[in-house]
Amino acid sequence: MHLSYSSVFPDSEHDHQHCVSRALAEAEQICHDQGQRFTTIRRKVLKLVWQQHKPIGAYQILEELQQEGRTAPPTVYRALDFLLKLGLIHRIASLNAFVGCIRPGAAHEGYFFICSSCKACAELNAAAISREIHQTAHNCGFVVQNSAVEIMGMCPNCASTGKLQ
Amino acid sequence: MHLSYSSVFPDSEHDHQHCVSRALAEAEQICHDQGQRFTTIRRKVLKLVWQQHKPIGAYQILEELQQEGRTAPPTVYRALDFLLKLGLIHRIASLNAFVGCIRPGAAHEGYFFICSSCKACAELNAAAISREIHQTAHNCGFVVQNSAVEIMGMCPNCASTGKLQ
DNA sequence: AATTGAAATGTTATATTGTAACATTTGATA
DNA sequence: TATCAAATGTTACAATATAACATTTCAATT
Repeated sequence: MHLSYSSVFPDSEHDHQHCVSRALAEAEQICHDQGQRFTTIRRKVLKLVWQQHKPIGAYQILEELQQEGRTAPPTVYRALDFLLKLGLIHRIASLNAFVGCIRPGAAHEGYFFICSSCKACAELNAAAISREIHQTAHNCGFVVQNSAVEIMGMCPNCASTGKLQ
Repeated sequence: MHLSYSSVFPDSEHDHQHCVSRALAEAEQICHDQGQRFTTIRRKVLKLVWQQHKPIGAYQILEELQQEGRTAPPTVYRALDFLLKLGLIHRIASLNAFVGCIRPGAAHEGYFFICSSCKACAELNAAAISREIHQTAHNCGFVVQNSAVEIMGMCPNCASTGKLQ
C-alpha cells in the first residue's frame, strides 16, 4: 500500500493557474506566520518559478523581470535565497535551476523525477526512498543532514505520446 | 542481511597510495579494453581526482596542472569528459566537483554520502535505495535513465572525533 | 506626522564554472 | 614516411553566482 502517485506529473491540460495562485497564497500565509515580508520582487520571482512544472534558471527569471525594468542578478538571487530559506522553492543542482515546492511549510526532503524530454519535474515525498536512504546511512555510520535526489528519466506523458529521449 | 559498509568512509590512516595506484591500473585496463587512449593528461587528471576521497573542482585540477606548465580550462574539461564517459569518475552536481569511481567498468548508479564537515565522499552501490527509487518511479509511470543521489551529512570519522557541522 | 533603524533593494564589479571555435600536434595505421 | 583521425593547444566567451557598498523602503516608535 502506498500513496497514489497518479498526479505527480500533472497532465498538460490541468488548471495550472490554480497551482500558481495556491502557491502564492500559501507563500503569503507562510511569510506572515514567520514574520517575513512577501515583497513584490519575491512574489514576482515565486510566480515566475511556478509558471510551469519545470525548473527555471536564475537568468531566465532575470530576463523576465527585465521586461519591466532594469534588474540585476543579485536581485534575483536574493529573492531565490529567501524563497529557498523559507522552503517555498527547491534548487535542482543538476540543472542549476529552481522549482516550486509542492508542500511548503512541511518539513521534508524533496525527491525529484525530471523528464529528460519535456523537462517536467515532479517532487515527491517518498517515505520508502527516505527510509532506505536513512537506513543505508545508518549502516555506514552516516548521519543525514539533507539530500539532493534528482532522478532523470522519461515521464508518463512523454512515454505515452511516444517521444524519444 | 546487507553488505558490510564498514569501509565506505576509509579512515585517514588507510594506505591511500594503494587506492590511487589501483584506480590508475584499472583505468589503464579499461581504456585498453575499449580501445581508448589513456594519455598523459588523462592520467594526470585521474590521479588528481583520486588524490583524496573528496570531490575536486575542475579549476582546482587546472591549478595543479599549471604548476608544471601552461594549461587552459578546455584541457581539463576534455579529460574530465573522457573519464566521465568511461565511468572512471563521477560528477557531484551539488558541488560542481568530481570524484573517482570506486567500481569503474561495472554498470551502476552511484549514490553518494558527502560529509559536510570534512567533505569526504563515499560512493555506494546500495541495492535497497536503487530498488525503492525504481519502484517509486514505476508507481509514477516514470522510467529512470540516470540518478543524481547526493546525501549531505556527518561521516563516522567526524562524528567520532566530535566535530560540529 | 516625523524619526529612526533594520531589512530590502539597487548598482557596480567580479568570481566561478563551463564551452565554442579554430589551430596545431600526436600517434596508430597504411 | 605519409596520412588522417584523435587529442591537445589557444583564444575568446558564455553561463552561473557572489562581494561590497549605496540607496530606498517600511514598520515601529516618538
